[in-house]
Amino acid sequence: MSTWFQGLNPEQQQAVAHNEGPLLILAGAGSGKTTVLVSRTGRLIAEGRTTPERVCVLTFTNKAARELKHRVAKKLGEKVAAKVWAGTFHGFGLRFLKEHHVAADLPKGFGVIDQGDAQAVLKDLLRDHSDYEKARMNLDVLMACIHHIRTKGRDDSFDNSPESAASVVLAPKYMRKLRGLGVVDFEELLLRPLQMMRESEELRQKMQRRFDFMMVDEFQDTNHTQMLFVDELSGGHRNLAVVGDDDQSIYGWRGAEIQNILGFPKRYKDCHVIRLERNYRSTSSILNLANSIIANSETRHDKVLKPSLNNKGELPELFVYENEEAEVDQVVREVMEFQKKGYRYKDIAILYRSNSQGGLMEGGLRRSQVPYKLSGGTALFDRKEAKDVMAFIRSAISPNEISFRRIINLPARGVGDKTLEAIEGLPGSASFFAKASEWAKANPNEKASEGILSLFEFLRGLKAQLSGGSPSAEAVLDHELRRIKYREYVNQSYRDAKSADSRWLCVNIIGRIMDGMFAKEGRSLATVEKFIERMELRDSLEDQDDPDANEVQMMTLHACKGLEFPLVFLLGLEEDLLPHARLGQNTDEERRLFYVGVTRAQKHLIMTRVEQRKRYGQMRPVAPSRFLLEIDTALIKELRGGRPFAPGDREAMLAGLYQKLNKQMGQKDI
DNA sequence: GGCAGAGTACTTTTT
DNA sequence: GTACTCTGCC
Repeated sequence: MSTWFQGLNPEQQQAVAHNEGPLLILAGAGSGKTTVLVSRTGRLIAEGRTTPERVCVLTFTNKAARELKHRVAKKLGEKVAAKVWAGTFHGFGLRFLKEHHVAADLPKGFGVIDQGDAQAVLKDLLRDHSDYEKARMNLDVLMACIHHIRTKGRDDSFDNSPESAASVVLAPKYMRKLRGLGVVDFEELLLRPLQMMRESEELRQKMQRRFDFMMVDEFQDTNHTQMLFVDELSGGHRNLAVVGDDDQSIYGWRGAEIQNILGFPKRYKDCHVIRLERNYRSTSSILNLANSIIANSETRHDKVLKPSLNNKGELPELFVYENEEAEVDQVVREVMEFQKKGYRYKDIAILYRSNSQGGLMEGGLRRSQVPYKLSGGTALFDRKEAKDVMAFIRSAISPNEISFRRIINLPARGVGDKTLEAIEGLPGSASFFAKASEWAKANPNEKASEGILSLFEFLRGLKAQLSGGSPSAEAVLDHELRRIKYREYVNQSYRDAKSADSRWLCVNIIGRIMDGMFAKEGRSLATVEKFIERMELRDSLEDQDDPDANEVQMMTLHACKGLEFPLVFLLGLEEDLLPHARLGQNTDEERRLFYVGVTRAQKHLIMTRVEQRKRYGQMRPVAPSRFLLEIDTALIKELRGGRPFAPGDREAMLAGLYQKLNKQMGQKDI
């Protein structure tokens, strides 16, 4: 038996051994799916069934793609691994469009805009329709309707909502607008290639011949377009292996269609189905609870997690507290107790449904000086300062209208609405950037002209210094942006110097990321271009968490997917929180969220709920989560008001408290 | 361009 | 009850 099968169970071996034809791998939580993906990739190459560049593995996150490449590299070497196409769906789409930008009718250095920019474009469009503007539509809903039209057309899911109606009119306008701006949004990154493959038989065949084997990770999270995209790419050979777990589908609200994985055997009738049910992560007590939770899910592929560790472990605990303050205090206390018992802080995760819960918890940990890391909140890319800096860099290297408009008057250089209108009004089909230059030269006496010309000069200098000079990119950005008084602008935007400083840090971080790329790939214009590309796909390259940091991990249930921790706290198991009050009828997805949280725990799971929680400024009684009522009560141990003190502990604690009080009193007296 | 007051949302956020 | 965004006015 070859090395690729070593240490694998029979089902994993089957999956790794699979050659031609469609394959569905139902990989339960902690069942070693990445190992299977890596080994199958390695085996196909090592056995000479294909060459590395003819294998394509699609993932959802940049991190997952990196991890996969890293593990393939360990087995086959860096050189071979680098040739495998492992990347995100969007990364694939971007590369496709770059290669075919002429056929795609896009400018050579077209940009990719994120959700925020896309929404701004839409909002701008809305201004031309005063009747729509008045209707006070929800932009998220409107954008979702537009996506729906772009991907599936107008179907019976359309109702009488103002958003539905408006989207019919706005969808074509929105797409035309993006074309005019010389950018694509994330959706278009996949839609346009799909359209192109469908319209050109030549292109389709070319793409279908490009790979011998395709694999898709986290298949339960694919959306409609991604399914069609994969269909199209693997249409020639049908060597398509998808890996996923329908029980961990938690992104339905973002367009993920669980039907893609549920219906895969129907879509690919001859597909081979392999279930990876052996769990290598958790104790059997935790798995029993997990199985009991998910068994209540309506639509799913039947499977159970079977324990492999010969360890029953302790029964998961459920603490019931009076209110959220008690919850915070007691969880902090538990964390410290477990730390004393030998858990490191980084072995402990605190999970919750919504970010606000994390904020609450954060206060408690800080008061007790427990080191922690809070993930989530606003990403670097969504910070205004980060977007500004990226707009400066893009405008210096290959400007598009969105990036240039963002900075044309930043910081203020006298370019107001009037000037912008004048620039727009210039005849011809030149880009906005070119027109701005034209206008500035034609109106030398205007104050705005001076501003625009100095901006051009700044951008030219920035381009030269970033792609060539010797000072680090961090130093160049810092210095140059101070020179044009962007630093002053940031200072003025915030009340205190401290928050301005922390915002300025975004500027420096971006510089550091660029320097990191220079170190790896050499300093050149091409590297700067690649840097922009990566940043636009939100690949910061710096999300590899510091493995040495000994900090309690705090994150939402969505963010914890794919991770594991010896000790997990799962907070707020209450109606209206989990399941969340604002869920539609999709209880199943909320239940899966609960399931995802539970299956993160390796050794010990502690759940909490409270009887009163503050909502909208009022203390309100809250009911236990319906999911707690569904499960067999014998699977958990319920404790009211926190863990009872062990003998002797109470005395020790009281003594400590008195000591502290005495000390404080003493200080006051002096 | 900057400020103040009104209005509104208080779920999650792989790209 | 609060924090953030938008609008309108100076």
